[in-house]
Amino acid sequence: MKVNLKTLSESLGLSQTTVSRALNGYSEVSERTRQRVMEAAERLGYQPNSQARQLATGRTDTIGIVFPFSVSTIGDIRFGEVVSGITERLAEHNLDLLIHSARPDAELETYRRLIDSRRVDALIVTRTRVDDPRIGLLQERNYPFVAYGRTQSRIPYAWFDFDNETGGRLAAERLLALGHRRIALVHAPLEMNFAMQRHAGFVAALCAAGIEPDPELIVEAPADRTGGYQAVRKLLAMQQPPTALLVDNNAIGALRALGDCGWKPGSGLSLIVYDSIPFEIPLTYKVTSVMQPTGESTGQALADLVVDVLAGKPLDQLHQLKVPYIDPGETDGPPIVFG
Amino acid sequence: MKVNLKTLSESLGLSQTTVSRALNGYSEVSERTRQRVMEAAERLGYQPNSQARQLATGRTDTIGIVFPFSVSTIGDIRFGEVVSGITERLAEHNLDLLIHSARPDAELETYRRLIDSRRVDALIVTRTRVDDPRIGLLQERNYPFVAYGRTQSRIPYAWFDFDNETGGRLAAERLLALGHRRIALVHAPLEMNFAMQRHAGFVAALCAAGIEPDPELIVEAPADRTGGYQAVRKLLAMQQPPTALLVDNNAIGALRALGDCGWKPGSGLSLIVYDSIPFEIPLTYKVTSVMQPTGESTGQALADLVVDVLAGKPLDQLHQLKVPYIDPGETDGPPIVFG
DNA sequence: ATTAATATCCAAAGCGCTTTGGATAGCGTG
DNA sequence: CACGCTATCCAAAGCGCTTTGGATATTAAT
Repeated sequence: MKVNLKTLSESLGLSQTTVSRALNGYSEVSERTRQRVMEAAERLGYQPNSQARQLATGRTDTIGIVFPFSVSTIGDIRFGEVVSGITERLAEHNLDLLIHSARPDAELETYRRLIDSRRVDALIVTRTRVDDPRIGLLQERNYPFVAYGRTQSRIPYAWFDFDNETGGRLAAERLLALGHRRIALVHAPLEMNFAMQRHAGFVAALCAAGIEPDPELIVEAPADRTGGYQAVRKLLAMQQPPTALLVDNNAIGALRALGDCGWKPGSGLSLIVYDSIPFEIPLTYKVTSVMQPTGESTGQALADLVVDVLAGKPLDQLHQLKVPYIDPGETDGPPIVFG
Repeated sequence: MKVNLKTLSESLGLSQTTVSRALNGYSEVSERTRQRVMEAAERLGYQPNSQARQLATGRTDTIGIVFPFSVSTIGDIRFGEVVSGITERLAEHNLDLLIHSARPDAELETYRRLIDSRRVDALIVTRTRVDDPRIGLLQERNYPFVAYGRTQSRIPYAWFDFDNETGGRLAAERLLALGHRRIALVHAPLEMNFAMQRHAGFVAALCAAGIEPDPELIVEAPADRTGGYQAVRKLLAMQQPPTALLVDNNAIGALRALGDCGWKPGSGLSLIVYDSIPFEIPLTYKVTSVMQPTGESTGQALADLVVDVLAGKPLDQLHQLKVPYIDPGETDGPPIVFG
């Protein structure tokens, strides 16, 4: 019942070589024969066995991505969009996406296995850390990959990233220009690349303005659901709370905390958040935010980079740095001076 | 440099057969030899080529899921969680998830290709429709699959679904018990299974109460971002608006529309929505909703079903029907009588 | 007409694994 | 000592495709 290359070629009275070539568009086959072959393949519903082809060619036409257990979606309401963007763009190149799940404590070993088993042609590395051993592993094995976020590495590699340092700086400069001096920062753990970069930009802007960053006002929020919420509650409970606040992550938890404390735009505390507020979240006011294109376009960019890497383009040219900008809203203004 | 079964067995002075058996835990190899083999494999970093193994065994250890282009995330803020749940649970069985993207207009052809190319061992079919040709195709080809949502089919198959009919009925009954007579329903297109079922339950409850469902009050909202919003606006703009409203989908758009019209809980219109409001959405009141376990637990249930299907369990026993219940909030109450 | 080039096709050798169908050796039984 | 059993191992045959290295027929060049 099932038709493979052998039965197909026999039914045509041709060799497997010729049929294979005809179907794969080689030139060493006459046009007439090719038509016959194509027609027969269509009629019999022939579909090459991909395992056999993969074994013969060494390609899998599959790109891999590793999701760590359980942390995959947290704090990342839009990660689904990124995946969606990746798959769509990959599909244009007849590539699939393989999702591999890893226990967070065995992440590196998982990468090693995935590489050695040859299940995928390339990998997309997400959630890069400042010093990321996965990058080193992949480079050492000479394995094609694209990083979603830069890390420290002398050897060039393909990456997509946001200019988080500029983002942190822009937000701080805006608040400084409004007259704020006590500016707080709620940031994700600094082992995360983006958090470190935003933090650096924020601190740099303060220093450039001659302000010594107050450690009390720079708080780390765990990358879980309540992290942002609790960090903001803590800041608001201070004896001398900040007059302005930059939230580099988990804006939703922060907004909720502010709301629970009766905060409203213009009521004293200026707020800038990183990333746009997802459409799904109804707010009666517009939040001033550090904007960067995220979601599906990010996924598409990643997919494009993967395709370029596989095409053998020079790695030191495969960089995409998206520069954020401030999208003004109603949540920031000059500090309110009491007395 | 790269070590395969041949080099490994040669370095051990054993046949490929024996090495293969030792590694795969067969009994026909002495314990001493097995130890030697395992040790050498570990030391040399041997990792079987998965393509070769797949070709030889006919298994791929991969489960497939098809994402239609662009519609994938719309109206489904939680779909990422489902995928996350699937991959995690599959990983426990050493299975991966392959995401394949399809143009919506060529969905069936995409399934056919995916089946015939043998890329995956089984498929998870999502967004089932009332009469879904994909189910028929898979059954015809005798291909293992699990449906996320039931459809019409005489032949048994594995599925996971919510009891949407009960959900629609429960919501309507609650509103009826509160004294409402003009109850509106905003529903997704009825070709979607869940929409049809919720609709049926809703209508049945009304009829049972002796109320003729008013076609004016039953409006279809397209499954896009603004569908729910516009449907609710339309209802609120009626000369004689409903006193109660059930939203079967896209609660967020509906809430936004209500908010834009100055609606507040207790202000005259009762509201029940389907599904819980995502944690990320800050609301100052609790919405009465038809609850059902969604997100990661759904993904895990789907993965479990896949594993059972592959294990050959009888399909007519592989059903999971989750019954929803009403989670009371502050958004419904008796109708307000004027005059 | 002869030779060289070209077009067209094919047999067979992999790709790296699993698995079938023996082969060999050790061992207790009668 | 012959026999049957079990334990242990191996050679070789696939799995279904691509690709190498010819072979043969056809056409162009001399």
